[in-house]
Amino acid sequence: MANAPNERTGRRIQSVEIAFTILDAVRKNDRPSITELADELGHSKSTIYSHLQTLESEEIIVREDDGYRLSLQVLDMANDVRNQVANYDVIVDAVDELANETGEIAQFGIEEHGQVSYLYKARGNQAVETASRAGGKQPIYSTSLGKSILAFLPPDRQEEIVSETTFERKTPKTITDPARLYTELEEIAERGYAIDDEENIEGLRCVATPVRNGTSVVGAVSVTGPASRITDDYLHGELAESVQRAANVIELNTKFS
Amino acid sequence: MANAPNERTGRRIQSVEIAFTILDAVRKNDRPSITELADELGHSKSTIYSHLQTLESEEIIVREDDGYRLSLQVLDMANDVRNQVANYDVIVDAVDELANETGEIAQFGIEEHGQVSYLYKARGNQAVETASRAGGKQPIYSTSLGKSILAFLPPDRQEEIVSETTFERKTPKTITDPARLYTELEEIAERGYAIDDEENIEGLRCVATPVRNGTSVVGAVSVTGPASRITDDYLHGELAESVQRAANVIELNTKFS
DNA sequence: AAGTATGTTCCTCAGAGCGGAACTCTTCAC
DNA sequence: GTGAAGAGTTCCGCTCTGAGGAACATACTT
Repeated sequence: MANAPNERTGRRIQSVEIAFTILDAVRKNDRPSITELADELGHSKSTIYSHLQTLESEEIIVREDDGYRLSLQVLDMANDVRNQVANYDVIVDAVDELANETGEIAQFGIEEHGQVSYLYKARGNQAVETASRAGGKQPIYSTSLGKSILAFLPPDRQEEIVSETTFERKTPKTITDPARLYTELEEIAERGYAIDDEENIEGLRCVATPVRNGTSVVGAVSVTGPASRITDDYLHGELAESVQRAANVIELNTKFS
Repeated sequence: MANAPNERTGRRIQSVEIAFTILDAVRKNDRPSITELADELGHSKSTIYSHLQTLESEEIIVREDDGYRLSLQVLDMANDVRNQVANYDVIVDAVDELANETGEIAQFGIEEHGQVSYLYKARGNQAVETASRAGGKQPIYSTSLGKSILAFLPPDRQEEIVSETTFERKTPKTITDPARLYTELEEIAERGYAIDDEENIEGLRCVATPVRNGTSVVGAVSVTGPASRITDDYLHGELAESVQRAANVIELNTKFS
């Protein structure tokens, strides 16, 4: 809708693309019917029909009286994902602990397709409400998680991501200039942690540190709180330390393959 | 592997089936490579290649240095599923409460493709360990959840499911005879709750009641515990009541569309 | 420097998959 | 109770997609 991602090389398989378009529509519309989907997606009823049949026989969707919906197999897949990405239990423990310790929101995220995806989110007892949730995505350049990951990625990958990114201003403070981003990434690499000073959401500041496996970055941990509580001193002092400690705990407790 | 499900009517779309076969392999193998997948699935490298390209551009899988894995978008889908199926928050609250109250495992499940799928599981403070988890599936005839749902399904749907089911003996007490199942379903319909007396896993007994929306069944709640603690009196008395209370809470707090 | 593994591209032909239209079956209006 | 409207399902034919083989590129091994 907003971005035209990688056109890349290699052939796309049309029917598979159609299938996922349908899946997406089933996700977003509430129990759509065949005709509904055919209209919305601009395909013939017969096309949609065979696709739905296929998806149902794959047990990825379920047909009910009032329309199609996703099946719980997706939850099963979600379990697998959590453990493929990282040692999920270790991350949950560390992030929970960080949230309790600070009272704020603590999160773990990784880079995917040039964006940050959240793997886990925990809320401390005075945490503000935010829309982010596990599985959600945010720009890499406007979040502390994103920048901290980016800063420690190999240069070629770093450039690849930046070059494929279209910068959108999310707040007055959002970085929208690649050059500006690169200089900040250098700072981050030196300092060891990244901050987000109301660059993604107004009123919110974050600190994040990368979680590494040897030299490569696997993800990052962050704390998010209201600008009113997160003063400069606190952010660069105690909070940065807490976040780094959490990242260390994850690194140590994770047995990377 | 064990069962040949519905051959049904309607055309299947081959390339979509291949795509999901690949997805499945990506789930189960640890970061497989293209060649690995080509060998395992018996397709040419070029076929696998274009499929992986497609799946990656759909952002459903991610390519990393050491192979492909599922993307966190799956977690996002999981969020959608939870709320499509039912009012997830209401269920979580009620099931947690039930687990605390009894100290055992409490679960909520629904029927999908003739089986029981778990939507949510909570563990009380003396709960035994079981392999079941959200997204997992179990036979409908050997679980209290399954039987309680089945008992309240419309007769035609009930028969459809039973006729498509192949009964496998899971313990000495498992029901493997349709006739036997039907008579038990009648009992359940009268009594209002179903039990599983070590029919699915030896040493475990369960009680379950359906959760209904008007006349139609949306799912069921259950409690599972070791046979040693779950005596006949307790099971048919206090425990059955607790489970029914939980089901009621869910029914009342859920605003069905 | 040759050898082995991978990922990538090219090409071709069979047949898969899309759309259109016909056919059921149910639901509603009156 | 009858007709119309809408849903889902089936059928069919033509086009062009997608599967596979093989050649090419690239990265590691030894």
